[in-house]
Amino acid sequence: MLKKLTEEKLAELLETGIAEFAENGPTGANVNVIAKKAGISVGVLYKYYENKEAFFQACLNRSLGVLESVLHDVIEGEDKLLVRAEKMIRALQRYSKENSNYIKMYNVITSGNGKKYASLYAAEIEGMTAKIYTGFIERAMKDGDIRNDINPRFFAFFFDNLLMMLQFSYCCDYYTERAKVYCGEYFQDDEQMVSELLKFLESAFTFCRTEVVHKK
Amino acid sequence: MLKKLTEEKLAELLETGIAEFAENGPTGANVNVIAKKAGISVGVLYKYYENKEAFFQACLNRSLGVLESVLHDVIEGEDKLLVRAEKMIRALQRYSKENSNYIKMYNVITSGNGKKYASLYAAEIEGMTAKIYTGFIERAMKDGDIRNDINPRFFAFFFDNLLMMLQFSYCCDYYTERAKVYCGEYFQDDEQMVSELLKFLESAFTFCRTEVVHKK
Amino acid sequence: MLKKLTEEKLAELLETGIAEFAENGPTGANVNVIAKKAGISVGVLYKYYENKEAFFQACLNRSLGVLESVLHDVIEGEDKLLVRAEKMIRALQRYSKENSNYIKMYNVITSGNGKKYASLYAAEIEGMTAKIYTGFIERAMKDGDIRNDINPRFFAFFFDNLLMMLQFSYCCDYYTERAKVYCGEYFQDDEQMVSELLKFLESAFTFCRTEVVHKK
Amino acid sequence: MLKKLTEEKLAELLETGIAEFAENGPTGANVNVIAKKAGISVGVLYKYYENKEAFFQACLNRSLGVLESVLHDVIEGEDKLLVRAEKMIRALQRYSKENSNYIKMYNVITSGNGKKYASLYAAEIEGMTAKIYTGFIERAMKDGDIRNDINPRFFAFFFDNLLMMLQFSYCCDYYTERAKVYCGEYFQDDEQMVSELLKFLESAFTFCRTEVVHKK
DNA sequence: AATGAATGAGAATTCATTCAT
DNA sequence: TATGAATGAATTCTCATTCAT
Repeated sequence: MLKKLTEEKLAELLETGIAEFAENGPTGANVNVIAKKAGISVGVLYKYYENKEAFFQACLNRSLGVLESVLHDVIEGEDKLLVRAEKMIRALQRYSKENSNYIKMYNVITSGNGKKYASLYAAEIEGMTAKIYTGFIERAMKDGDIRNDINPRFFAFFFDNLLMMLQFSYCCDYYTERAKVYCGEYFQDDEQMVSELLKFLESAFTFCRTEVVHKK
Repeated sequence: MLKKLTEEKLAELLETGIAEFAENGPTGANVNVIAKKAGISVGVLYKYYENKEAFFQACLNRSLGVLESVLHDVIEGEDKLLVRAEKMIRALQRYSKENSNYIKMYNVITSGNGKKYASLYAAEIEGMTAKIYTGFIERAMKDGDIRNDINPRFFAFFFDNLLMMLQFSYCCDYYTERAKVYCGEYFQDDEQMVSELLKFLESAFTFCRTEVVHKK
Repeated sequence: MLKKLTEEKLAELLETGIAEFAENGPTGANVNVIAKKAGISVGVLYKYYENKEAFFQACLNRSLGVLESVLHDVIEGEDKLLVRAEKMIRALQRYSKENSNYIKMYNVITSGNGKKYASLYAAEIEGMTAKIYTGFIERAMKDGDIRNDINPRFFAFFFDNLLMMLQFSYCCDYYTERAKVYCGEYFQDDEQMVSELLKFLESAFTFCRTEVVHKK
Repeated sequence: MLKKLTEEKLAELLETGIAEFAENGPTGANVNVIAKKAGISVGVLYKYYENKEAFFQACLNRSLGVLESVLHDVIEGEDKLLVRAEKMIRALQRYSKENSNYIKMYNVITSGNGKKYASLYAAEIEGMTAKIYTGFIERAMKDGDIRNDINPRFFAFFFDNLLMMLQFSYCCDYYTERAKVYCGEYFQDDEQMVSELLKFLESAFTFCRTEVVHKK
């Protein structure tokens, strides 16, 4: 047909790529299949991207870009830690339903295939959130909102670990199955997830020894 | 005599397979390379395993078997929740150093590649721990050791999420990089990790509203 | 106006084609690259030439045309054989420095790629020179200028062989290396080449048995 | 069929490769076609040779190896220059009929495709003959067998040029056509070629100025 | 008429699987 | 029974050619 590739076509190619890479991994996905599914020829794909690897990274970047922009919307503002946490959980729930492929792509780089993506992406992707979360916690500590006997970096790490696992649980097949094993049908209940996770987090950040509670 | 050789050789084959699959993923790993590294012929590999997929699953099963046996050692006994948690964290730290490939294999199935392993393994692998953890928590709730306003299944889920992320952080390239981004050099400090994570968990499981603490 | 541009552009296109074909051969050269280097679109190339093959032949024809015109300048006139030979050698030395691509193109058709060009070009290209050289020699024989016990066609053949090899030695990578292996640094010395080759030719065409010389 | 590749099969593969490369050049030849024609799978070809380039060089080396061994047979011995020349011409005539592909391969590297083979092979291939021929001529000069006012390296160069062109004329399509243009039907007459070329060479190597002859 | 992005057949290369020895 | 060379389908990537703009 020889129609010029529109911006949308190019976006569609990336989305198709993301879907295929998310499903089959960087090695398992097939460039010809992606092109065909996207309704273009392999040739154009190779006109825009030097090789499979470069195309994979383009898909990755798109995914991470979207992820980041979503994160930004939530992360901004001056809410208290738990308010923010709640907002993040809800955003993530809303977001995961449709855009699970982006999160799957993120999951792809966290797994197996060599240190390649570890060194390339970890600092870039995690750096910002790590700083922001740590900052939150430090401030909250100063403000007396949360306990002050902790290392904010570690707590930021645990906090993000929980959110990351939640994301994957909503999006990635294995994690979803696993979540169902743990939570059963309740896993579908978004409200319950919010409330339970918030309870967990609130407590975790609160200073109180067990005795105190019992004394009560 | 041949039997004997084969038994050892078979173990070596599986270990080599695990190493290669852990490094390159199910699609990226090369059967011929694995056989050569293991010092056997491809032919014999195909005598024992119908195809690459079957061999991969054998490697997976071996990995998960080892993981499970380690878990068992720690999970048994009648300790209180946090004591048990501490034991688990320490076991996992010890264990991760040498046997990272088993955990990488676990990580492999949690990522991308189709629903295949999700449906095959999730229930099997996670079922036991889910039940045990949930049981722990329910008992602790009854005993008054921890707060009683929570859903034990969700809390077991969060608890395992944190342990799972810790495992991956110790073993898988991307997660390691990420952990360093969050915790910096302190990530290497096993004692600090134990203490901070225990603080996090202890609090999380403890009932106390922020106000209470402040009133104090 | 467009016509004018096209005429220049066309020449540039052919020259670019010649350079690329000379460097990479008919199969190795890339039509898209040629068009880009020539500053035109592939489309226009295909407007003028049915396909790569036709374009290659156009480049070839241009090359051979230039070669022929150079030859004409030298071949004309009524000089004696060796005077003519000297003029030819010098012309060829002068000419080879800048226009090596034309000679490389000539070399391209003499090599490997099928009988295609053999049948197409040999008679056309070589016919004229063969006739002229043979005529020279026949006349010189009649005039008593050179020995008369030879077959003029064979001697014309040997004569042209030597000139052809000299051309290639000045222009084509392999032949140049080879000439250096034989002549060392002296290969660069144009005067020595002229004088030695003329000695060789003069003798070759001269009737004298070895004995005569020795008697002397 | 999965039959082990015999030595002969491997030789056949190389011969097929030589035929295809000789016909289509390094870029034009098709590895899959070569394998099929040789009656093996592409797989084995790539087991034995890293890539097309390596396989091409193997074909080249085989060709040059054969060429060299033929040369050796003739070059040895203590004959006088022209006796040796005659032997060489005859060997070359005999040899060219069947083994034209080896010479075509030689021709392939002398043409077009970049300096790659020029730098790789020229010194190696031409070095030996250059030294031997030059040595011959120097000795003949000392012995008073040939004129002593020449540069032996240049004369060795011209001598080899003539032999090389003869080879190509017997084997390579274009050169054959060209030879026919020059010599007509007589080109087929091996005896005449020997006698005319020897006359040419004998004279060329003999000292006698034109005047001498005329004085007569 | 000119452009150059798009096309897709075709070529190089890999690797899961087979089977003669 | 074990071997590992051989197989060839499948995959990545190229580039001559087309045709919408």
